[in-house]
Amino acid sequence: MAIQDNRIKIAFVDDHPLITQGLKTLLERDDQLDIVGLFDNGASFLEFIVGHEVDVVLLDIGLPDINGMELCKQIKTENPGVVIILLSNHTERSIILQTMQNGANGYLLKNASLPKLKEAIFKAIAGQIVYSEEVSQILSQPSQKQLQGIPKLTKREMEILQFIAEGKTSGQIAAELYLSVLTVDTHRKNLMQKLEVKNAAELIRAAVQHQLLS
Amino acid sequence: MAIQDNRIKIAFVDDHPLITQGLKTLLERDDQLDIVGLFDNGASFLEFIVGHEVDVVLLDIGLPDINGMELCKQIKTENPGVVIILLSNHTERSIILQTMQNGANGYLLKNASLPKLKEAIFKAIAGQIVYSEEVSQILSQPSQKQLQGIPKLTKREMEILQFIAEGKTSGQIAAELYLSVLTVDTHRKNLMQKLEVKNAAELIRAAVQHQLLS
DNA sequence: TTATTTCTACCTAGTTTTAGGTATTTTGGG
DNA sequence: CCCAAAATACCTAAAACTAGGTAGAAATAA
Repeated sequence: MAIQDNRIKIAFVDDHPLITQGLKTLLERDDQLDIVGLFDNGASFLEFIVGHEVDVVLLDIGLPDINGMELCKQIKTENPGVVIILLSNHTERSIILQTMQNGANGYLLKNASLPKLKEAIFKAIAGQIVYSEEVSQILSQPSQKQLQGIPKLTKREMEILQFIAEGKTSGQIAAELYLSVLTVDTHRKNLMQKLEVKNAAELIRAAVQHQLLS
Repeated sequence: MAIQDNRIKIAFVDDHPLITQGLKTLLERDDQLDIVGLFDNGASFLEFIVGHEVDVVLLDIGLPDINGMELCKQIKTENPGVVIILLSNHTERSIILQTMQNGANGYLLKNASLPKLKEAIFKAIAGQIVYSEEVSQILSQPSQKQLQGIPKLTKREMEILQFIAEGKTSGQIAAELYLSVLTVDTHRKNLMQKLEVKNAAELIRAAVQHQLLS
């Protein structure tokens, strides 16, 4: 143990002890892997990582103190070189996408086999983003929800939508575009009608969902 | 030509003729691949796909008539089985993520080598999501922009934020939560202060950027 | 060159939000 | 038990938004 080794240093963060213990035992058999820590909450891991070197974090989403996706983001911010693989049971597309948004290097479902997990670890270290088959499948199918009823906005409406999203009032928008406030209000009304919403707040939410905002 | 074959049927949609022509020539040399069409705009491809079988679409983002991401979504909706690989020069993280959101099976930069492209095609058909190295690199680094200044919201504030995003008025929220309207307004104010925005519309946009909304 | 859409602008009046505070009561940790 | 944070509630007045129209000019597509 006193010898310096170049095994892959792995940490688990998962509040399900059966999972972590089991995985630890299984992975430890591989002499390329070194399990450097098990954590059942995000805070203790964040403390740990300050003083210790970690190559790969296997992360669950459902942690008691902090959301796994949020934790992923934090780890990456402090420690960009660390490879983070989500190990989760969640199959919701939006959750998977959100982990990607937070810089995760991979997403596996917990039913993944041991060889698959090892393969994923090695691939991720090599720079790849890794998904298990089911996850790839889920990702490759855009959610129907956001697809239906794509309202067509005119150029002007898009422009004004942008301004609204930036928190500008009708008056400010009118001034910037050399329009009457009344005109801007008309566009506002039409936007809300097209997206079938009741006010500006809901308008922005709908616009985001339809990817109408940069 | 009259013989039925099981080569992979590939279509290009890219308005840069040099790219498509060159790639066509290169890929045609592989007798597992069958280039069934070149298109320089989205509309003509959408017509084509109605009557023809296509296994893989190589898609550019900058098309004259329709945004490539939008096209991706449409193709997938009509034709879920088709594999779509984006071939693009865009390295912005948000763009890559958006293509993923739209169900793309892969994203390669145009500087990818021919072997890499072929490999990507085969992997994607096998069900994997494929990224080129640079893309993986970009994805694994969360954008700093959205990370700074994560304001902590209280439980109640989160709750009310949700309602605001749903287009509810302070009155409606108050009624649902058995609160005074004045209280809801106070929470509103605090929310806007914490996220440093001027009104409800901007509040929702900021909340989305900080991933505070489901 | 029509026909249609888009953009522009207006009216009225009610509703809602926002800004600037203050202040009491719960709640949750330590 | 005590303290800090959170949640509740209030006041006033201005500003902004929303709903329900109508309608002429300008741009675009057929």
